[in-house]
Order: sequence, then structure tokens, then C-alpha cells
Amino acid sequence: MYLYNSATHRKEEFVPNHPDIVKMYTCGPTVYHFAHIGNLRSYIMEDVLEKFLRYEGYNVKRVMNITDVGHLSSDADTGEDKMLKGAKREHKSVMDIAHFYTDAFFADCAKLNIKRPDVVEPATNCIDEYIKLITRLMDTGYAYKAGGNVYFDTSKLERYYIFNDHDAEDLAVGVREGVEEDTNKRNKNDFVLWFTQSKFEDQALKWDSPWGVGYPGWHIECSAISMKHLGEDLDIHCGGIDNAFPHHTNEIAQSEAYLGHKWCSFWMHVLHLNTNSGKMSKSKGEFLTVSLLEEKGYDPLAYRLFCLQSHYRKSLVFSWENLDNAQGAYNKLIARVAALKPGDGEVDQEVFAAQKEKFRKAMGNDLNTSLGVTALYDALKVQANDATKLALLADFDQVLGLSLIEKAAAKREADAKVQSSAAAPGGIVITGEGDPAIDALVLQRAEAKKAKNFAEADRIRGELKAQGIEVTDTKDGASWKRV
RNA sequence: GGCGACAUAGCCAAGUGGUAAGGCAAGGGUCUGCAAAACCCUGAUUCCCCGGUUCAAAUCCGGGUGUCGCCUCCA
Repeated sequence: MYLYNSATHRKEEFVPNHPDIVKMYTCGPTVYHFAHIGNLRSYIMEDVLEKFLRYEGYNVKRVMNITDVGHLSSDADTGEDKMLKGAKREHKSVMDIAHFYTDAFFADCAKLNIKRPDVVEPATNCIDEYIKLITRLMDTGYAYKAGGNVYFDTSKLERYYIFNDHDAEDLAVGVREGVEEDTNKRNKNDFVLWFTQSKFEDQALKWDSPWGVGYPGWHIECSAISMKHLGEDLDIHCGGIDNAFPHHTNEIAQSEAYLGHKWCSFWMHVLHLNTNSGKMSKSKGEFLTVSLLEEKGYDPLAYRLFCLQSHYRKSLVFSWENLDNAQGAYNKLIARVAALKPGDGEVDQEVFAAQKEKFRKAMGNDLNTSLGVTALYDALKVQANDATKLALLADFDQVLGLSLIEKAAAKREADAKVQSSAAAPGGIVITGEGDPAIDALVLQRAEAKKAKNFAEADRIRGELKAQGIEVTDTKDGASWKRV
């Protein structure tokens, strides 16, 4: 399989460092707030990567951090979230907030069929590891102490910028509002490994260290957690594109300075989900969460399909119209899968192998999920029996994670619930979900229709629709169901 | 200001030198009293613009234009 490597700016054949395992690390959420669906786009794509690696027969160990220290009290989270405000008002601890949002994050992931990584490690669990790393960096001269904090000295590296060719002099420090230049730094792009002088007044969590009581910088956490669970090398490191610089750049700097050798082979970055007005954020415009999608009647998996129809290295624009498209496509897809008959003959191995090869080739080409989704439609259209089609759909869905088989089964079951529940003289047959009152109304309409009193028939249909009941005419009468 | 990416029908998109996949929406048709559902049919002489290379370019090269992202803690 081929993956685009941000570090080399090329598609490269993926070969793991060790034949028996793929070591995968993905930057996790900062748990001070709910995740928005833009955050979740990255996790969906990483999930597809992990599942495809397993599908290809690799043994994967995936690690994710939970950032629960370092910038929980940043200025970005003010005032928007009731839970956080509530927690503060009720004097709940930062850790309570972290736990709450960690759980919320994984609940969202579950709704999107995102598998939980093999190892999930909160940053606050690894203080000893950070101290170990920073100690060696101090001993080897890569780190220095200034103004109470410990900094990494980027001038000690031959090559600091890995993902792009920045010129240090051109870096515009403090471009963003509210960011002040730290005058303790020897070089513009040095970064903090350990704080004792917090820039956040209400920094709640502090630990003792050789450099004083304080807390770790943000970047050190990912290096240390990765090494703790995956050792001194790494196959794939993923994250949102915004992390490429400075976060991942700094991870490489400190990790390789610490190890004395190359650390990670493949770097993958997921582009952003934008709105029409630009980058999605928690404080600007609608705060788009999985729960909000559900409230509006969307299936979270329709959002997953929306992401899959695009490519992870392209920015994607979210709009309700686009989500409507995806939801419509998802419904139709489920309906078509539900129309297939399970157990209809033997799987045609030849057809199965040919279609599977197409799918593997598409996904193996830097996760071309758009073609992966097309493979689903090809499977539905291929000249073969239903058993073969279902086997293909189930196979591809191991990677795509759209719950096609389960949703189709549920739909079949729901449709089967519509039983013959009333028969009237005159041969009119009403089928529905078994509510005599509704049956009576539907029968009334059918009789009016039979008498060619269409105005009355439409009136009753409108009345039923207002109750959320959909009436469909059949050969012998009518059928109804709740929608 | 520097750096990085992207630009294909109304929308999401595939395409890596050989003459534009697929999905959604839309329109037409079959069916229906009308609908719904289902099924069938219809879409870009053209791939942001201008040059160049080539028998041949959406695909390669050069130059523009536009959009987005990053530049110290946002996936």
C-alpha cells in the first residue's frame, strides 16, 4: 500500500519497521470541551487507516494521548460551554472536567464507528516519563533553563523544519491575537519543555521536578507517551494538519535529540473541515457536535460517509446541504443493501476476488476513500447473486465502517414488523404496525379512495402525516408506518 | 511578510500523457386518482486563466489568478 508522507512530500510504499507489527500514534483530543465534527474528521480518517492496515493483514498497535494538562485553561474556551462553566461554578476540579470530556469524546467516536485505540493514555499519567526525557535533553545540551522554564534549543539541530521550508527569520512570532512573545527564548522557535512560570494564572495541576514545581509543555507529552508504549521507533504518526507545525515539528526535534536516531517513518496529516466562512471552530458560528447532528435528525454515520466521499488530504466544506446529500445517499445505500436476500446461494469467489482487488487497490493508494465508496456501488451493481454482493459489502465495510449490514438488517426487521393488521369487507387490506385506531383511519381513507372521494382520502392522509405516519398505497389497499 | 496545500458539472468527487468513473440533487419517463417508493433515461466538446512541450495534456513545464491552512499550544 502507498501512503502520502508529509515528511517527504511524496507518496511512498508503506513498509513497517518491524514485519510483525505496525506502530501507530495519533494525537488525541484536548479534553476541555466537546469535540466538533471537524475535530472528528481526523479521527474518522485515522480510524479508516487503522482498519485498512488490519484489513491488509497487519498487526496494529495504536496509541492515543488525552491532553488533560498544559492548556486546559487556555483562553479559547471561555464562556461557550455550560458544562465547563457549570463545573467551575460548582468548583469541580480540572480532572473532573477532563474525565467528563474524555468520556464524551469516546461516546462521539462510538457513534461514528471509530474504534477505540489499543492504548489511550492521559498526559497526566506520564509525568515521570517527561522528566526522564527532559533530564537527558538537559544533560546533552539540547535544553536550557531560562526564566524558570525549560526550553528546547532548536539551534542545536541540523534540520528543524521537517514539513516545510521555513526560514527562521521569516517566522512571524505573535501573529495571532493574544499571543505574546516569550523573551526567555534563545531562538524564535524554541519551545517549552517544562513550565514553572505558568502563563495561565489558574493552572490547577502541578508536579515537582528537578527544575521546580510546574507542569509539562504540550509537545513533550506525545513524544513520551509514544515511547512509553511503542518504544524507540514509530511507523505512522497522524494528526490534523494544524499540528504539523509546530507540534509535530517539535515532537521530532525533541524525540530524535533524545534518541539519537530517526524516530518516525510516516507522517500523515488530515486537512480541515471548513465552513463557508472558513475554518470550523468552537467559538465561531454554530458549534457543530455529533449530538447536534442527531438532534437535527441526521445519522452520525451519514457524516462519516460525507467524510469518506472526500479525501483526507483535501480540505472539505461542511454545509447542511452537503450533509443532506450524504444522508440521502446513506439512506439509499441502506435500502439497497436491505433489498438483497441473505443466504441467496453461494458466494461467487471469482467475482468476490475481482471486486475485492479493486477495493484494495483504491484504498491502498493513499486511502482513496472516494473510490472505496464507489466500490460499494460497484458491488451492488456487479453481475452476481445477492450472497456475493452481501459478502463484498460486509468485507469493504470492515474498513469503511458504515454499519451497512447491521442497518440493512434493522431495516428489514422494521419492514417485517408491518403486519397485516386489518381486513375489511370489500377486500381492502390494511397493513401497518398494529394500532387499531390508525388501521381504522387508514381503512377509512382506502374506502374513500375506492369511492373516488379523493379529497377526503387526501385529507385523512394529511391528518396521519401530521402524526408522523406515512401511508403508502398497495395493490390490495394501503400500508402505513411511523417515520 | 514567509511557508504549505488545493482549483474537474448545482453539490461531494474519481482521474498521475491517449481523448472526462461514481454518488447526491435536478429534469424527463414507467407506475399511481395524485403521491411515496422503485426502475429507466438525460447531463461537462470540457477540467481556474494564459503560454509552452507532445502526434496526443484535466494530467508534464513556465507564468498568472483565486480559495484554504500554518507561523507557539486549534484536528
